[in-house]
Amino acid sequence: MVPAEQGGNVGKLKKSERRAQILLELKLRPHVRISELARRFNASAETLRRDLDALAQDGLIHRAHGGASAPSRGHYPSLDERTVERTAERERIAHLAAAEVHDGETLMIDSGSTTIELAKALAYRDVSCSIITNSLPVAMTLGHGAANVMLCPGEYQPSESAVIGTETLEFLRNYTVDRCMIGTSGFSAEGVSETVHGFAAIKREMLRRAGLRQLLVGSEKFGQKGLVRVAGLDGLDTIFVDARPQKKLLAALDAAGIDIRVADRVPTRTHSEQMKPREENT
Amino acid sequence: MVPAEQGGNVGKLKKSERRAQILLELKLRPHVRISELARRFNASAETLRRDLDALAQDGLIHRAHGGASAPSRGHYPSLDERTVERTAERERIAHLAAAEVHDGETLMIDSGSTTIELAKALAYRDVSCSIITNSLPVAMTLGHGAANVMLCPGEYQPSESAVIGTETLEFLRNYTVDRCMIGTSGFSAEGVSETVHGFAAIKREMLRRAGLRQLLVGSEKFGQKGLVRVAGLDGLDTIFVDARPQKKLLAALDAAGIDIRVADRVPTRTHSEQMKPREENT
DNA sequence: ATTATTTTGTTGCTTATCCCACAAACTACT
DNA sequence: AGTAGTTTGTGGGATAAGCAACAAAATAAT
Repeated sequence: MVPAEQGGNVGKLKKSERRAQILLELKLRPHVRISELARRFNASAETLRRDLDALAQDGLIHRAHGGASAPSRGHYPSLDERTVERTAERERIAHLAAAEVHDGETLMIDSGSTTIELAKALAYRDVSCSIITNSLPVAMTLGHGAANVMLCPGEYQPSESAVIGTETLEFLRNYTVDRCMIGTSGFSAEGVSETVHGFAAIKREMLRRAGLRQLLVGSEKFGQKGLVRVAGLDGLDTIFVDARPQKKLLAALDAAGIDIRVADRVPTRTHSEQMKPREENT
Repeated sequence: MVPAEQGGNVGKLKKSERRAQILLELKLRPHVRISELARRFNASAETLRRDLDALAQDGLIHRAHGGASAPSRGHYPSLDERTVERTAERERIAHLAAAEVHDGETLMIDSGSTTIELAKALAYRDVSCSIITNSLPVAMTLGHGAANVMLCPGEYQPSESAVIGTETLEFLRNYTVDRCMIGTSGFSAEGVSETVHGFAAIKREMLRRAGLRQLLVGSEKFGQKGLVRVAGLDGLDTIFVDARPQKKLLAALDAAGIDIRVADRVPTRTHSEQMKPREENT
């Protein structure tokens, strides 16, 4: 390639130097864009794209369309891919559940994408309650408002940005709350289940320490069975869902006397339905 | 109108509600993209574009191509304005201190902007040690690597994204570690001091539980005296600084037999060297 | 109810980014 | 050297984002 010399700029930087500079830049600025970096380093956009992808792989930056931004706090995993798709459902569930909470209550909230949405909904309402959680995102979301947040101790689990372990369980045993609101990865007629053992134990303990035992669960989890059993249906008081369960599960829920709260999709929209040519879902 | 609209209805949000949620989202995630927001709010991309532009106008977010990111490093807004300025110094101090830590060690790290830098430096080195901290950013930064992170319980303090309180202190008393590394807001010949009472108590307890008691402090803190006394100079073993203290403070440090480690400005390239091992596998 | 104002959605078009595969250039190693 | 492996650049088609102006609702005001 022609070593094009441009006004005072570097001819060619090695890969590592480029990437170090990118990281440095992101310490000062919240966001850089690819086109800008390509010009600065006198390299092609593809090269910079590869740089950003590599850095994002290592979790050093957060990739975005057209550029990248600093991972702000240690990255919030957002375990997504599909999480983005299901956000609308989770949001509806979360809002419905958040509406139940009154000022002055004490509650426990566990970790997971659904409960993070719950935390956002509560933060938005700015409810003045006391919350015990093992989820760092939940604590951070609620901590800025009127709520009083108590974080559990424990071993940090990056996959969910939460803490787990014996310290967590032991800590929870010191408290009793009005209500607990938890999520789950599996929900069937047999009850609540989890794929990760550590999280199952937390949920179980929270259920034990709470007066009202409430579950937030998306309909995509119906029928799913995780590795570890958390609780049977008789261990629950309320479930918040985005769609009514099918008959078999529904029958089991009724038999257990569980209050089913469905977050409806369209409460006051008669016209919007017909004008949704592109985005039919949500 | 729309009084009881709160619960479970995400059908249509008003402008202000949308924008509040966007800000909330950016507390957790470094970057949001327009297409994603449009889907979530069931609104057109244009609307969201207008939202982001408006928020950016107010300086509440940082606009980017295709989305927006949180402004500055601000999500740990905390600390203060000067945090951005002093980043380079803190980074040097942090790298110097991080180089001291070996695999298998146990250490306590407290909260603050300097110790977050320390956590980043340790994360780069990927040291395999056990860490106890009350800082959420520190936990999240180190949690993804080889380190084993134990988070303290306590009341969440949004100003520093850390936990404090009696639960924290009580928890710390159960542990003994090889080394503790803490920051401070004030450092003078009389010792270490803090402006916030809760944080002072944490630091004091950590110093008590550690074999090696090490302080990371920028030269801008020299001579500063906070409200609450944390420890005298005789309570410290090592200080990591970015510049040699003046004679009066220096004399006091010598008298106390404190090891002074100065992070020189010149030996840069630390950044590129730190990243080298990481890029082998790209 | 009827305006006025604000807010949102849509259309058409331009531009930028993405992604993939392959070729060119560079580096390291025997 | 020469070769193998890496790193970078280029091209083209697909996709997403930007922009501007106007139309359609929704909201507020009279």
